Order: sequence, then C-alpha cells, then structure tokens
Amino acid sequence: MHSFTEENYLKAIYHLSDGNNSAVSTNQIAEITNTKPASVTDMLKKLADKKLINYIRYQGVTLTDTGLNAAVNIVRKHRLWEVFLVEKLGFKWDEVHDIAEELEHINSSALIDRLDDFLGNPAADPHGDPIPDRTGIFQHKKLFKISDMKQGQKGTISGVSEHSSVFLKHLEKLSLTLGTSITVTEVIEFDGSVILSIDKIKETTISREAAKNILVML
Amino acid sequence: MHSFTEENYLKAIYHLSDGNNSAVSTNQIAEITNTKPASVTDMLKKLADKKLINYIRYQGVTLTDTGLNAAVNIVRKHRLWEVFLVEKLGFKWDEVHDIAEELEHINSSALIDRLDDFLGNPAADPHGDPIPDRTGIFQHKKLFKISDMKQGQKGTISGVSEHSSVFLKHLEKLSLTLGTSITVTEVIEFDGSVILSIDKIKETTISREAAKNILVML
DNA sequence: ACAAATTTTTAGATTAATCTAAATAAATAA
DNA sequence: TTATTTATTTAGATTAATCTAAAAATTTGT
Repeated sequence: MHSFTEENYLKAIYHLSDGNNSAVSTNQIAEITNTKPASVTDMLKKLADKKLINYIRYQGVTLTDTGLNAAVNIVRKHRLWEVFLVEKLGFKWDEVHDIAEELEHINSSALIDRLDDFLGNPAADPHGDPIPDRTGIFQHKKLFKISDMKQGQKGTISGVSEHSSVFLKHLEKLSLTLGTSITVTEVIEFDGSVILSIDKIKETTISREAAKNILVML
Repeated sequence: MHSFTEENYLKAIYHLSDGNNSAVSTNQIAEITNTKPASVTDMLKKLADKKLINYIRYQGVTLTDTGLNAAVNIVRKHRLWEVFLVEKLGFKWDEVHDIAEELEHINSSALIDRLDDFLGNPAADPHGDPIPDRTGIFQHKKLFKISDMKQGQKGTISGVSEHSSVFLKHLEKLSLTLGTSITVTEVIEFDGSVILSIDKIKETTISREAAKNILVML
C-alpha cells in the first residue's frame, strides 16, 4: 500500500488535473498540499519510481493508470464517508470535509464496500460530487455553473465547486442547498451578480463569484 | 495531539498494565508493538518528556493521568468502531479488530460522540469489553473465567480475554457466543477440560486453555 | 532574441521512528 | 556473594518526509 503522504499527493494531482488528466505543476501541488516545491520534487521522484505518475523534469506530471486508480479510490472513500457523516451521524455539509480527510486513508476494501451498501450505494456526496463505484466508474450528469446561465433559465442545484465552510454556510443561509429549484431572474451587467428566484417563491441576489461555484442540472 | 505511533505506545502500556496501572517493562512493550527494545527506550524518553508516562531508567513505566486519559480515549474509539462494524455493517466479531485498529486513530471528538449516540451508547463491544463513556468512566460488571467455575455453576457468556480470529471462530462454531447461557456440567481432573451444557440443550467440551479465556456473568 | 522573472530542481540539513551492535544494570542461581 | 543470564539502555545508522538556500531550466516581456 501507499503511505498516507503518498496518497495525499496522488489525490492532489488528481484534483488539480481536473478530470482530464492534464499535466500538473510542481508549484500547484505544493500549494494545495501545504508543502514547499522542493519537497514536492522529492515526492514526485518517488511516485515516478513507483510508476504512479508520469514525470519528466520541468514538465509537470500526470497520473498513470495505476496512480489514477489509487486516486479515484481515495476520492471514493472520502465521498462515502461524507455521506455517512451527514446521513447517519447528522453532521452538516460544511462540517464533514476535515473528518473525511482522515477517514479516506483507512485501508480496507471490505469496509468501504460494506459502507457503500449500508448507505444505499449513493451516487453523490453531500456536496453533489459523484461517487465512483467499486470499479472506479463515475456516474456523472452534466452540470452547469449558475454564472453560465441566461436570464429565464431554470435548474436544480446539484453541486458546488467550492467546499469551504464559509461558502457552504452562506449557501445554507440563502436556502441554496442541493435539490433546490432555481430560475435566473436577471443577470446584472455591472458586476455579473445574479438574481435568482428560489422554488418560485423568494428572490435572492448572489455575487458572480458565488454563481461560478454553484452547479445546476438543467 | 499525539502521533499515531505515540498513541500505539500509550495503548500498549495501558493494555499491559491490566487496569491496575502497574509498571510495564520495556520488553513487554517491544513485544506487543512489534518493535525492538531499543526503539521502545527511545519512545519512552519522548513520552516521559511529554508527561504522558512516569519513567525511571531500568524500572518500567506507568501512565500519568494525562497518559491514562489519552489511552482510555483510544480504547473508547476502538470499541465504538467495533460495535459499528458489527452492528451496522454486518462484520463478524472475529473480523473487526484490524480495521478498528486503524479507525481508533481518527481524531474528532464530535465524530466519536455522535457515533456513540448513533450506536445507542453501547456498554460493551462485540467481544464484551466495556466501553468507557466520554468522560472516561467504565461501567464494568464483574466477570469470571469459566476455568474458575465449579461443577453445577451457571452463567451467561459476557466476554472473552483472547481476541484472535482463530479463537473467536472456534467459539462461534461451538455456539459459545455472547449472551449464551451455560452450565458447568463437569470439570475433568486430568487436564482441566470443562464440559458445558449450552442453553440447557447441547453439551460441549472445551479445553482448559479455552475455559480460561471465556468470561461469564454469574 | 535576449534579459528578467518565474518555476523547478539540487544540495545539504532536520525530525520522527526505527534498527543493530555494544555496553551497562539488574536479577538469578550456584 | 560472585558469576551468569537477562533486561535495558546507549551509540551510531537508516529511511521517509520535510525544510532552506542556491543553482539551473523555462517562460515572459520588450
């Protein structure tokens, strides 16, 4: 198995390459793993030796099949644990990230497969992110940013692309939680703010920044 | 917080000191942590510096109040996770130890207190070991080894003092699981074997070695 | 296209946890 | 009580993951 640290690097590379397996830079990895670029270089050499990444000096990295597999498995564990924390233990969606960050490193496929069944094989985590099945396959629906919607378009909030507690609490306060139906009433030209009607009842204005991070199913 | 490794040493010392906080030797610790005595000495110095243990060279160690507290907390987490694995995920009692060994290091009191409530604040784990409450207090009933029982005595199986998978599977095969009522039919003088009647129906013979590791409530 | 800025890597240290081999202290046994 | 055995500690190395400072490669801007 891979060390706790190696797993965190694989996960970081996975998240940074955005599903496309596009090349990721040393500095980007350093940033999200809270380490220095020099440390990242060391680890990249190690991961390359283990054939988990494709690495050429000065040219960034991509995950190999093995590395991608490992990364997807960590993501699967993270998201299933988040569902457990929210659905079974009653945590709020903004409280689960850090705990899941620890739980995702527990190593037992029997555990995770049973947990998956116990939770009813959920398709998405509490933030709407898709959960890969035990073979690593994602079931994703196409989602759109509110910031890309035009006046009059309707949709159902189905995900977020920013997971910070402040942002999630903010959304909760505005009743912009998963499953909520919204219609774009107006897009303000001045600053890109968006006025939404929620469940056809109340109206709210959100900043362009917020609109970019809320994902809807049309 | 304490490192994963420090926690394992504290737990080892706790288990070895048998609830009495009696002094534990370097070699004993090395044995159950699968390390060498020299490594243990190094760690003991570190734990002593952190005031988690009372350590005088060549004289073994005991836990300080802080150290005891930390150890009991790990035990609490281990046992609650075991209940979760058996009661909620359907694992057998002989399958949960290793997984709980990993889960016990997850650090979040919110998590563990919610888990405790979710499980209905169980008093004991799947092997009958008592689970301390969030303040560290154990609720233990007095248990007796079958090997100490006399002919004719009755009791309910309420715990085991050996947790290996082989032993637990063996007990399961003999229907000697927690909650089973037994009566000592006969104690064989020759080798200390014990003949039991189970639920007043069938009879089984167990070795003295097995009898020493099954605990009953009279 | 070349100088300047940025990114990445190398070199050399540090810390935590471990080890082996040797030295020392304590316990045991003749 | 002295010699032997056993337990424990010290000394000195090793490995994984990190760091800072300096060097090298790449990218950018004029």
